[in-house]
Amino acid sequence: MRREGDTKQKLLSTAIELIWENSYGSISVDDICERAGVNKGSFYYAFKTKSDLAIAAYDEFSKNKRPIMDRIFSSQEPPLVRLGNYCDKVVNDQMAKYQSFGRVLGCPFVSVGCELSTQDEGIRRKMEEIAEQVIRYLTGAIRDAVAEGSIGTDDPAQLAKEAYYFVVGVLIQAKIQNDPETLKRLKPGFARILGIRFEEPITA
Amino acid sequence: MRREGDTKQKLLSTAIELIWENSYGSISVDDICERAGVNKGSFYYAFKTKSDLAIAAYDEFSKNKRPIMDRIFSSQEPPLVRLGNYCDKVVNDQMAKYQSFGRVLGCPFVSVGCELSTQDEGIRRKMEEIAEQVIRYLTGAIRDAVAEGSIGTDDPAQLAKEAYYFVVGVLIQAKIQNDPETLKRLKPGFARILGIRFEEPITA
DNA sequence: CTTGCGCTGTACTAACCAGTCAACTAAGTT
DNA sequence: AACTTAGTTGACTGGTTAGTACAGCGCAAG
Repeated sequence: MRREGDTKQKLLSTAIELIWENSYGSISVDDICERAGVNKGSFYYAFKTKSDLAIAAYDEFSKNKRPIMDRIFSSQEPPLVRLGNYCDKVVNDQMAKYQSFGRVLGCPFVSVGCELSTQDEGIRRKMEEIAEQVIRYLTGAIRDAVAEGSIGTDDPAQLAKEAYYFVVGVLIQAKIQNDPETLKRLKPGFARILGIRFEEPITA
Repeated sequence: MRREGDTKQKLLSTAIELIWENSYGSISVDDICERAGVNKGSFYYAFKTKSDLAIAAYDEFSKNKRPIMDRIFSSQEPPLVRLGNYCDKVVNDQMAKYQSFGRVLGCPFVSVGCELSTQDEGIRRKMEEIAEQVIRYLTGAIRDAVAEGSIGTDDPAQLAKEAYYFVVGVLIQAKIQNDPETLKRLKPGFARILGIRFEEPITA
């Protein structure tokens, strides 16, 4: 016993998994507890409400992604390589989930944000925050690309947002169609929006 | 009495409204019945299940939009005007809902499709079908634009999909941010993807 | 007027929901 | 060994869920 850390951790990762594969509304606290091998009492010892767990889970999930994102968007890489690697990463993550779960699941943040943004202000804010983080990465890369002359725009932040909206749209539509082929159009479309051409893929 | 038509109709429109403003999972059959002023017995006389109602509701909702879409995408309009009017229509619809409901609600089809596509195959298929319809409108307009030389692409269908993904992404992100300003970026971004410039707005 | 039927009203079920609680357990402290 | 306390357990509550059962209503045809 005496391992609150384990319990909390198990609940966080189980929650992400179940909500991603289903939806927030269709997953009960009992479902999460059962899959996590945790008792209900422990759940409510660790988290105040179901919503609190979700917010904590997405917070942790996005924090875990930071090192990977920091590496992809490292200033040591040429900006166009960063942007290309970002696309590859997004697509590869989706393909990995497709292979293990058998369905295209889309972006876990956007899906939940979309489902709950009119109903749970805490979750809405968290998803907004995560989107801003990604847009910040993209803006930096685009700004560097503009500086080296490989992208032409007078508003890198705006262009970053547009590119991000496109990524979101592709992921959602791929989920609705449950079609991994749709994901393949992410990188070319992304390139078109930025007005660039990607060389041969660097990762994968 | 003896007015099944009214009952069904009321349930269909109430379902769209409530699900759009909240989510499928957070709205109960009782909620829909209460708001529609219909008794539960009548509900289950008219529809077999909650899912059946939803599918019928979205089917009807999209059918109601056909005349408007047919007019916007009429061959009598120059293709770039059609595309511009489509953007304006999307944004205006969102703004209208924002003004009446006080929130950006995003695309009703995409939101539900995203929430339920891993759980309810019937609803997933309906949403896929509706997306295909919109993409078909866009493809036609882009094809005509290519013919007159105002858009350059060797794959109009693919370009239409990319433009559609962008629209979806903008609407979802505007919903998550609950920010009508985001909607204003729809038309310029849409234009950038197609590689065109819109003249002064034609409608609105 | 009466029989038949399309539809409605309402009470019901059985499962499930989020959240609570008091008893309990084990590890650390003295 | 006795005490403290962070963490665990699982039964419990009160309310909600989708869906059902069925009696009754009013209209239309006979």
